[in-house]
Amino acid sequence: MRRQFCLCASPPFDFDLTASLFARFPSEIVDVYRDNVYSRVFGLDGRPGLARSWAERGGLPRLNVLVTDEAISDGDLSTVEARLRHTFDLDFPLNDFYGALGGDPLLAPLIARYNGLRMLVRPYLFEALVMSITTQQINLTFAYNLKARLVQKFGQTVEYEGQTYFAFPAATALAKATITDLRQMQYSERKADYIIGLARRVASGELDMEGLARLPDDEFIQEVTKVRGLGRWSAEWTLSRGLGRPDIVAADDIGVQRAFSRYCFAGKPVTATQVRELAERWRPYRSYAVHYLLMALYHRLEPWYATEG
DNA sequence: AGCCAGGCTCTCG
DNA sequence: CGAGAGCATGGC
Repeated sequence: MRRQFCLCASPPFDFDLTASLFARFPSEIVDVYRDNVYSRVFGLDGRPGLARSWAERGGLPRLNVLVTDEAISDGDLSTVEARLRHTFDLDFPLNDFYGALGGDPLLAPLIARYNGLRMLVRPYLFEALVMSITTQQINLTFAYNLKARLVQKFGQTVEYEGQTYFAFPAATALAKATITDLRQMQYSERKADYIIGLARRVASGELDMEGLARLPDDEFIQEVTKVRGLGRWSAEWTLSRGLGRPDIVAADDIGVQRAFSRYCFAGKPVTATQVRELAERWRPYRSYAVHYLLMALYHRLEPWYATEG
């Protein structure tokens, strides 16, 4: 059984530009963006359902969404819709960001070039936390190889048109994993320990993901950094890329530091403190300012201004 | 081969 | 507190 619906976004929204980041790493198998279609397995009352999304040509920004599942209900459709709105940050007032910072000399060229680019937000907090551990202090190509192995072993699957699609593993599934399992996937012993420890606390209910997600930024950081394996970078990265908070700067992030160095400090190395100081002027949209700078870095755009330095 | 990678914990001033 | 050491494990 399959059902289709439309997802309307308030403009501006460039679906393909936004989703193109999913294709950054070839081993990505959870967020599959191919041939202008974004495929993702969501949890529907514990069972997996595949949603395929693509942009409507012309007219208002809207997505066509096809959901395939054995017995899909209206409630399932609402779940998928909410997760997709979250994923593409569709409720963020992008024009407010443009209006407030379109005149900033460092951001203006990016805002002009990347009209309609929204943040990509992971649909589940647990997933975001596991991915933050996975990507700590290793190159991202390797990190996404680790992710693929983890997902293939512990994630649920959906078959569609001869292809297998993978859901990111639930905490209950990872709670049953052993250090040995993850070591075989080439996770380090320490990361295996962190991830399984986190999964067990989430699965047991000791850590409440929904409660955490409702906390204000500063309290979220305070709580998350109490968990072994999750430091300030992980908390901040998760706030922006996992919860879609609009005003976060993960200043310890090496990618953020490279972007700031290249585009804001004439190529000179920068410290986290310098990143935080410069980003002050981009309140209350610092997540978006950083996202646009990272997009420029990803595209290897030439620097346009040598300022602040 | 050797440097580096979207950090974290722990220790010590 | 802030800085520094030690750590782990492949990519390139």
